[in-house]
Amino acid sequence: MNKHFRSNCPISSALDIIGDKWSLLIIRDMMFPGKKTYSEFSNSSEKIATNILSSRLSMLEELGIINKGKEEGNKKTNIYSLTQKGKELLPIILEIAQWSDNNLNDHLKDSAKPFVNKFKSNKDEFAKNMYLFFENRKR
Amino acid sequence: MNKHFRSNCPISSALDIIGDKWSLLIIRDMMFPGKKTYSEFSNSSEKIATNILSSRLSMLEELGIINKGKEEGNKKTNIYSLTQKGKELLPIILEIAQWSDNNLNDHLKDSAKPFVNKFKSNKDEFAKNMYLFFENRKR
DNA sequence: ATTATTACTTGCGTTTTGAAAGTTATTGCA
DNA sequence: TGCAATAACTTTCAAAACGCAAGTAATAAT
Repeated sequence: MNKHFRSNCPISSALDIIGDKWSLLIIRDMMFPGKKTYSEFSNSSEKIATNILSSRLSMLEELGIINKGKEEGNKKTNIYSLTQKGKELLPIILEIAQWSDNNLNDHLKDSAKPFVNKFKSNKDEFAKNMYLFFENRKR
Repeated sequence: MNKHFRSNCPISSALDIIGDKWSLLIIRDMMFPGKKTYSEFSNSSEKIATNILSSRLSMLEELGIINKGKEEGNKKTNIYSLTQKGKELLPIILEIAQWSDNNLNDHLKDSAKPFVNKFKSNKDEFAKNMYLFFENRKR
């Protein structure tokens, strides 16, 4: 149990990594709108500060949740992508979305509803399809 | 969309509430070992500072995730309990535990493994049984 | 009556966050 | 070829949150 982790509890240890207000939002943006560059993350509707974005991206990379690379022919733009470890955060994010849909209903946008309802109706299949979608998304 | 929330995204809004290193740990302690008093929370293996604990408990109460009450015959000890909204955080916590079990395996304690495996084998039934357990836990 | 317990609150130094501006290296365009 | 725009940061600095230690008030136990 190294210095990152408060205890050897699975829940506590996960929260040591993703237990903040920004990490899962970056991952959400990678999963659903398929964002992959610094400036795309920077333009999220939650307006993350650039220094925080920068530190979160390095942290997530260091922890093996995302990869950082380039596309050939472009030396400027960094391409961030989810590792397997990162992709497996999907069920957590989906359960969070469902909880919000059930419990914070008053102020949420409606456009997420069909999405959440589909997830509710068959969670396993929905997740499986999302994983396929991740694989087939054009780069 | 009031001042608490950065956007009207379900995931972002949930993280505005539970997106920190402590809230879900308090809720974990209420769910699994069935903790219900200030001093019990204070003794968790992650050693939360008393001022943080105090502020999280009021925040969670204000947000309708926990209730604060007394038991008859004891004017000293406050009893905290999960509301329905709070209990429904269970699936999120279970998915977090599963993710850790799959991805942080190296440093976790083994005692959680049978628990996580049981969840993996049939998530819906496992969650349903946990909800029943919450109801029947002696006070 | 005294001590212990419970649930805090306060003070204060440290760390993290957040807004804004600045920097460096490409890249697109005239 | 030169210049503006873009991408990805880094720096600065004030404000907020955190975390440790100590203190307090009410109740309960001895």
